[in-house]
Amino acid sequence: MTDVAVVRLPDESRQLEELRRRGIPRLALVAPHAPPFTPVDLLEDWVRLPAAPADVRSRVLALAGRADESLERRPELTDDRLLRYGRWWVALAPADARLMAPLVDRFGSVVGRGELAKAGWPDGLPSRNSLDVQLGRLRRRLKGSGLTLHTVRSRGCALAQGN
Amino acid sequence: MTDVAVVRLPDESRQLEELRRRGIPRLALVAPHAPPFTPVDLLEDWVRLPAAPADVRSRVLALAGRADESLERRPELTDDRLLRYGRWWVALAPADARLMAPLVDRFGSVVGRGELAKAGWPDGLPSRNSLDVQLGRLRRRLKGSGLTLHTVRSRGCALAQGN
DNA sequence: CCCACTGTTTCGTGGTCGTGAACCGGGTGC
DNA sequence: GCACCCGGTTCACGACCACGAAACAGTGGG
Repeated sequence: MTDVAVVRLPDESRQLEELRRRGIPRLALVAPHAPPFTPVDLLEDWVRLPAAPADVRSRVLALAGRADESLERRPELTDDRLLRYGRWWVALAPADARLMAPLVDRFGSVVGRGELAKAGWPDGLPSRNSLDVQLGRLRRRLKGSGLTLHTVRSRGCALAQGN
Repeated sequence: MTDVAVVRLPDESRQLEELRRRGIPRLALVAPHAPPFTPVDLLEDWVRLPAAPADVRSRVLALAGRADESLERRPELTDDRLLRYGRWWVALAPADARLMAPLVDRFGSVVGRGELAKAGWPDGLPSRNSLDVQLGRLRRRLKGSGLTLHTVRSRGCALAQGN
């Protein structure tokens, strides 16, 4: 089961930022006289101190459960070139859609550059680095989606969840 | 904004059941010595008593926000050419209504230009780009509705929520 | 008669995609 | 330690084309 981070506020707000950036589920323990907390997403919760250990444990478990659910989300690419991921979506350009197809198909694992080239340009790459350029453009499109296109040096690319 | 119900546990667990059944967002105020609470869905939260009013208010607001987000509204097009979306509405011109029909029908996914043309002008397009012009007028009518007519280049259009 | 509706044209703009080049970090051989 | 290269990233440019907006005109209903 996914780990949940616990931070004390307002002391550890730096760490909170970091956890948010990395998409890790987190529980804030808010000091007695600090202002109420406002979660920024569904992977965040808070309790007012002092809190019973059982209460904290309960919230941590709830967060872990939520995180596991959200991990099961998979992107989907329709033949109208709509890429959906949760409630987020974009319309992909034709080239981007062809490239994205095998990546979505094998979501979370590595797709070789050769295979990507084949998918994007069935009759040969037009130029030496057109694949890289196109991958760059694809990456830009995924901004704010919760999806990331990771590169595995000399192996290929992998589409995965994360920012 | 959506209303949030507040119940006291364990006293009012009957009411809690009812609220869950009806899908209303709810905050449980849990008595000091009652066991920790486990939310059953995302429209549920809890706080241990005694709790500061500000804390309760903060959680109620968070729940209301979540409820609004998760609210999935669909537009509706009546026979007398009224397009409704939530509490917003417009009267559409005949041509706009014919165009809008398939878009509303397949809300959130792409409708091909061919299909749109067929819907708007059953016996052939009067001119090369009259479809584009009409789509433009339609867009203008949707201003401020919370609906947007997105174009998927060389595929068609998709009606979706957003501004 | 006026005004909403709709067809038509023209022109602008913004997305798409190939291409060349600069850049950069890590690894390798000397 | 140093130069070098390899794999990858990013930029800017330009051609092409689908689409969008504005402006104008004809028409028909209230």
